[in-house]
Amino acid sequence: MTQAKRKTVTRTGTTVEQMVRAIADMIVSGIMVPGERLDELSLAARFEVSRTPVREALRELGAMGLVGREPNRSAIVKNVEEAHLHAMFEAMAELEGICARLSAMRMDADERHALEREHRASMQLVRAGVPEGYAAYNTEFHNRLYRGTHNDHLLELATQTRARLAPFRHAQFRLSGRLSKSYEEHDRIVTAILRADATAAGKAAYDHVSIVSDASTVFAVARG
Amino acid sequence: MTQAKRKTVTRTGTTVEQMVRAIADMIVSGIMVPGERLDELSLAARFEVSRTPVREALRELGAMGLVGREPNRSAIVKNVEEAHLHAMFEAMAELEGICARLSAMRMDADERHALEREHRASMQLVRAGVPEGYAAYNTEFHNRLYRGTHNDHLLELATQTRARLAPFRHAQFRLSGRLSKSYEEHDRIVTAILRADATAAGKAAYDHVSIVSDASTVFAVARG
DNA sequence: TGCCCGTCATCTGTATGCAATAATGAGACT
DNA sequence: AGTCTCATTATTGCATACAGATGACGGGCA
Repeated sequence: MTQAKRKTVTRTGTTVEQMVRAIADMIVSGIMVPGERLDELSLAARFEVSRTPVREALRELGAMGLVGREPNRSAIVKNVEEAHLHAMFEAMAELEGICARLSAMRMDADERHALEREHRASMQLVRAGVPEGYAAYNTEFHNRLYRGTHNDHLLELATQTRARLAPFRHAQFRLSGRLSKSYEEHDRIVTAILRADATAAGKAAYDHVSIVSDASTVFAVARG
Repeated sequence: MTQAKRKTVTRTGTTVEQMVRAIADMIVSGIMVPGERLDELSLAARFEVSRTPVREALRELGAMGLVGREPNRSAIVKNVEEAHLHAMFEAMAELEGICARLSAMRMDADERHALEREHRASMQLVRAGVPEGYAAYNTEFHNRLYRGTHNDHLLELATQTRARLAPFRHAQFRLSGRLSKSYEEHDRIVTAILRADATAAGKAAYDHVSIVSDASTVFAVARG
């Protein structure tokens, strides 16, 4: 049949990549819930493509750890249930601790300056009290820590874990007072990194995530 | 056309996975040199399959960081430097350190007994000097550490990272003396865990992986 | 009534064909 | 002689077709 109606999208050359991002977003944002089956035919219909690119996207998502795959079985959104939730936050805390520790040792002058500058600027967002804006900054802040390790694999592990926890963290900044507390916790991390105090940075980051964990699990169980 | 001669391999259900491993081995062992083009047709002919599974394998290898991919261009072998070998080993060391530390705190009596028993039994394998047998035990030993954390997500991260490093670690037990050295390093880890000395266990595990890293990178770069 | 087995429907795995893009080489023009 | 352009070719991207596997349903038998 004539797929002439292909909306120039094809010409981006990266149909599969777009699907990977789209599906990853759906998983991370909670539109697709853990355990949900990702059958190829439905996805193909949904994206108006054939099963071939869908399969490739699913394989990549599998390699990224976002979906589980077994032979002759549908891909499923990886499980993040309550039992797992605590484990994921603990792992996240460990990872953030490592990243902060390594960042304290390895960030170059530019990275340190950027970290400090952006951190100070975020004070404005706290004052403004706009959770969405701060959430965006917060993501960037943590990415900075991951990149500061100068270790691509740690960056990947941290990003992946963070992505899977995202749905559970979404609402945390709505809790009153969480914004300024978050800023203070960031401040401890930043200060330690600027001092190149690896141990303190690691501990501060670990504690920061642990606190987020507490704030988030409260929210998580409420979703039923 | 009749692909009747498919050598039952097809029936394993994991054709693509086998190809991933095979190609990864070829890259790591130097049969395929960095920068070399991996065109789908040649690979398909080589493995006696069609381009479809080849494409999926290449996509997975791309996600693993072993090959580079750009739209409408052949996949190319990344060099191990780009494949962030060092980064992966460092991350592995950190993960193993965490797992050993948590295991020291959390393993129950049964787990500790099993760990000790199997560790002692492995002495036989060292004496026998059979690398394959020890390699199998070694995998199980590390899995024990991961499970001992009682944290499914850490288990997953560690397993995943370990799987990606597997091709690089293949030859290490062939290095003379590595077997008994490995046993000694394991011994330090086990002893610390049995004493519930979290800090010592974490450090011992970190060092253990670092040593493997050195042994493996020597092997990897030797191919130049 | 309950269990077992066979048939069928659904879905994944792989092959093949067609369209589109990038690489290559020949020819013409400066 | 060098370079730019265009045509040809090699190769990727996607769609479709077919084969094999898995799970569900229903009928037969104890």
